[in-house]
Amino acid sequence: MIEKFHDVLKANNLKSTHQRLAILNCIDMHGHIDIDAIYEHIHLNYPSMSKATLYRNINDLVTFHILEEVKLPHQKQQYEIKKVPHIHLLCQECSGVEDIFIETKPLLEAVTLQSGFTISNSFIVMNGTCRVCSHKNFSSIS
Amino acid sequence: MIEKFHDVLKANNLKSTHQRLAILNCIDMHGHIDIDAIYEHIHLNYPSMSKATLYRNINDLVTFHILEEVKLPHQKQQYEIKKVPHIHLLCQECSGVEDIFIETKPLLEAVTLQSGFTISNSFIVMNGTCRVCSHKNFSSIS
DNA sequence: GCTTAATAAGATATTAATTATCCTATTTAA
DNA sequence: TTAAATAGGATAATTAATATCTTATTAAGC
Repeated sequence: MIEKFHDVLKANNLKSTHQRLAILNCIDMHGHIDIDAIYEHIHLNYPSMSKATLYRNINDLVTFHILEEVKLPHQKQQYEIKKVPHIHLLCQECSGVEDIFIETKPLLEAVTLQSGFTISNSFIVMNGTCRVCSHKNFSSIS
Repeated sequence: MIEKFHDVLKANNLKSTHQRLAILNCIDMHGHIDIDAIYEHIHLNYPSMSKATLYRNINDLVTFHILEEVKLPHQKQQYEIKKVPHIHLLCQECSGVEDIFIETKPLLEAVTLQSGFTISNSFIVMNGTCRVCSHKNFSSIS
């Protein structure tokens, strides 16, 4: 990939600037990341990048549905590249966030049935302990 | 109910002040509500309440798990009284938020099976159109 | 490749949101 | 009723986010 996001920007009539590509690549690399971390990361290779530019672009990219807000409990808001619907798994031990792609249709249908609500999309976060941390805990006990 | 939250505060070794009771009653009355709305509402009957007190108490009450953050997409963070797990339904037409109490165990089990993640709790939001707004739309078409 | 119009970036000022500080008031247990 | 502990109110300080304005960059047409 030279510039995998160039076409995405063009498709939305947004100019493909170095700053925007840097922002998108950074978020893509990290999966989930908040504003400050994006700024720090980009700043390493791109010290002239202004925070105003970052805020402005993040908001624009969310408006154009290229980015998506990720609001996890007790954490600063993060952003991710918009992709197919998935569930966020948030590990309380290592603070890692995993994505899991799983069938949620039965739940959605049950909700529709019970409430009469027509669902267009859903946002699901589960808190707990990831596989790795579970094993760590287990070994330290036994 | 004279003071349904008095005992909750005492149980957490928090002093039962008028301000705290006002905050909790306000949130309880509204279900979901953000900081500014709480402030405005309480200000009507309690003009001397300081915003610092509000922020401080909201944070304390979250720490003690008496309140819970509600983070909905594209909205300011809200708060609710912590209660049994439920799903939030967010209507895109009228911006209303409904709670629905429904079995999520099958989904949680499937996630555990697929990911090895041990889930302690989950946070689910569904966006769409509520029953009332669906009917409104239908009548205006036909 | 140039030129130009449109858009975006950077710097900075402004505004809004949140937290910290300090002194006074209230709560609660003895 | 009193005293110690805690919380409130006012305000200052900090942090986050947005707006403004000027310069720079992008991209389309020649």
